[in-house]
Amino acid sequence: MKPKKQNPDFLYLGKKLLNWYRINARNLPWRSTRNPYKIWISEIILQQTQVKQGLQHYLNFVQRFPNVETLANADTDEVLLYWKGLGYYSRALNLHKAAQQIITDFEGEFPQKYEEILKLKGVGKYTAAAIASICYHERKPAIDGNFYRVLSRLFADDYDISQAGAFQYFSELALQMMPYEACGDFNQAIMDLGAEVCKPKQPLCQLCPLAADCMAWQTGAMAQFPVKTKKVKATDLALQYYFVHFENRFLIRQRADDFIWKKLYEFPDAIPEDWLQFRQSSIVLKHKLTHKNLEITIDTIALPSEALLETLVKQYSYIIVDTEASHQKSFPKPLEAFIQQWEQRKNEG
DNA sequence: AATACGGGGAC
DNA sequence: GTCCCAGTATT
Repeated sequence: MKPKKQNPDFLYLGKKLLNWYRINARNLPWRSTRNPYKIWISEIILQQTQVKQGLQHYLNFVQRFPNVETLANADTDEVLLYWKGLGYYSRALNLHKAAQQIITDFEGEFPQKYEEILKLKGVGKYTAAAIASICYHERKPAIDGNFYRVLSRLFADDYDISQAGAFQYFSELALQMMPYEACGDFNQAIMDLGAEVCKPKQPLCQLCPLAADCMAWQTGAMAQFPVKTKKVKATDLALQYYFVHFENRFLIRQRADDFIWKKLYEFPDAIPEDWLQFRQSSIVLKHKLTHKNLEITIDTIALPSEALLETLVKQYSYIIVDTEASHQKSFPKPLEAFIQQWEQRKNEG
């Protein structure tokens, strides 16, 4: 059931949560600033990514790209290098584009209203609300997985969060609770509560400031919320690569931006047939992505001369790198691991 | 409305 | 193995 007008009891819940946050807020680097650029970077990094995983990437990223201008002027490859290992690489590409968008469309000044922030590449309703509320005190609930979980449990609400209307539904619910001041803190309070107390599994209800008000807690039904019916299944995908090297130099190429591992580097998938005589070894790697089970075959080709390496560069527009230069490129996780092992074996003899 | 898009962590 | 994470873009 959807609350139709402002409910004072709901507002009281919001204040209670805010008071809890004043004491229990996590000490995170992006909490000590209202610089919209840094808040933006943190929000993009933390999309579908836990704080523990994204924290070091955030620190490295804002140190190398401290403001919109440095990011806008950077090479895409370097932006991707700082994103290496984070996943969902379109986030990095969109971040780069959006920085240039701010230069060209917003005169270099970070947009200050929800509707304007929403125009940035890679910024959706959640992120725009987070930035607008934290940096500019706009009263917009930042509806994410934490909101769905906390609110559905608090009201024992079985609205299916995988339905299209869930965002709007929980936005209206959140607006009932959201204080008229400190909107950004309220959004962050829900995030902290969801991350540290109202966790997906084994929530710590005895620590929760809203336990006395929580309808799920009253019946011990925390595990039943939120309701999510959508199911995802992984599909199989086979990839075939040739690791072609002469001594410590090898061939790579850059992927397209319309499939997995957008704009990351990989090995060749085609070589002249007569090079197969130089095959040293062949290995199969199993690698699981969220929606794909990968089977990666890598044939190692040890060329007898440097000249042969050069011929393929012209023929296929591959790139030659040595081990040191390869560290300046962003590779998918399994290929990164392969290169590391190869390096290690080479150094051992 | 449905699907694609990574990698890590908890259980 | 399963599920989730400070979601967005595309179709």
